[in-house]
Amino acid sequence: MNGTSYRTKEAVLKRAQEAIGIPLGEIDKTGRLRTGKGAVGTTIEESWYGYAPNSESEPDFPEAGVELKAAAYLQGRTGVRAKERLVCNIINYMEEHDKTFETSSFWHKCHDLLLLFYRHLDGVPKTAFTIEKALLFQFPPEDLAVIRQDWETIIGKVRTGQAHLLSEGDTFYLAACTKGASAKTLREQPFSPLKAKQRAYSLKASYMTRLLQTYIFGEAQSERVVKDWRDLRQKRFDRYVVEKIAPYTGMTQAQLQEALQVHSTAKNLNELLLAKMLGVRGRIAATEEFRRAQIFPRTVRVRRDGSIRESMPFPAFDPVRLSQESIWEQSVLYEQLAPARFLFVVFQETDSGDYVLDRVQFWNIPEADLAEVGRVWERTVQTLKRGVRLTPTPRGVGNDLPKQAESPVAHVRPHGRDGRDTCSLPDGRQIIKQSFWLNNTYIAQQLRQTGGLAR
DNA sequence: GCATGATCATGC
DNA sequence: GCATGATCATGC
Repeated sequence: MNGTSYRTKEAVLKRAQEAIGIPLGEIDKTGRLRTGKGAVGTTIEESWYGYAPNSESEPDFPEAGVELKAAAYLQGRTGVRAKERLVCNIINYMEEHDKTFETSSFWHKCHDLLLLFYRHLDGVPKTAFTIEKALLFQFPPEDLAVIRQDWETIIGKVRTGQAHLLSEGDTFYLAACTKGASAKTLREQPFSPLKAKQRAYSLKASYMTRLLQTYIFGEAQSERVVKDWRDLRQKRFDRYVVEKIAPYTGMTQAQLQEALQVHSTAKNLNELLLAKMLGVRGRIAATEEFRRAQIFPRTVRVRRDGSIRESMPFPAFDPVRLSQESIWEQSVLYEQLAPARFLFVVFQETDSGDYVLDRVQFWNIPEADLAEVGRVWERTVQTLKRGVRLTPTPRGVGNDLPKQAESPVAHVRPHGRDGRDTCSLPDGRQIIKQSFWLNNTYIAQQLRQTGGLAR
């Protein structure tokens, strides 16, 4: 029996609203809350709505056509954000490949969501949490257009026997995230003998953050890159961006400034130029699509020989927190990298030594390379736990955190403002703030392999 | 010439 | 004041 007393969306929502403010410990009648992940949603289904939890293909309330999801959010100094991605149903590669978006298991189950938001507080038991907001949610058409394209991207990989190459960053809002007892849970796929990681449809945490900020906390929406979403019926979002930039390829930075009437000496000049090319008034990274999809614009200067001078940094990490991480898939770095997409704005050096706009290119880290970053993360955690060896050198203070030579993909390097921009190591000593970086050689290789797509 | 350590400029 | 993205400087 699946929530049969609740036959309409309104009835389902009304019951949810009655739960607002009641500690989850009081709602829980079966001790379900003590179980692991997903316990909050299951507790409410079981003890509040009075039906057996199911992981079937139907929505939780079949007659009302609503799927119930509980989701945690965090409230920090910088505002509200989703604690994690919203995980939907597992992708059955064997069955999903011959469906359309309309007949897909995702759409069948999740076209209408009842989102129950609770605030997560570190160190507070779940029994003390309360549901604070209930929202009946349907995807707005401008988002649904992108989600439909995302679904096609995911299923396209299954159809070409590449389910084992799926990764969370392949798509914009709807992603295929790993799901299983461990990340090593594998499933069959229809067009390849290789087993693929078990994955589930999910809405990226970045998407959930904007959903919260917009529909729960009433923040204004940001500027959109795509002004008329109907353009996305025929054209993928990434293609839309690439085509907007195409007329400007071959121009130097100075020529672009002239053509676009951007008179600025700002260090983020290239981002300003990119915004003008896309017809965006503010910053690219601040647009609704870029925020929802966790897209980072990055300028890359490629030298004549195809090499790239600079590696690409991530935000500085907190060594104490990092040393306490234990599961790669739950680490801060994984959350920053796995779902992310990058928009590389590639400037190519010409024979005369000028740099001209060559192309823009979306990129996300392939699954195998993400695993390699995981190994660098692992070595970093181990080194921090053991105690970093600091050695004075003629050029500053050396350390034994993972170096570029140790991995083809990533390394650890200082990332401070100056010699006084330090942080504490687990043992209390101070060190210049450090970051993970993607190797310049790795970025160059990725651009060579995937380049030309956007031309 | 590159890897490594260091630092700059801007915006929030 | 600091995070962020971008870039510099030089010993090997």
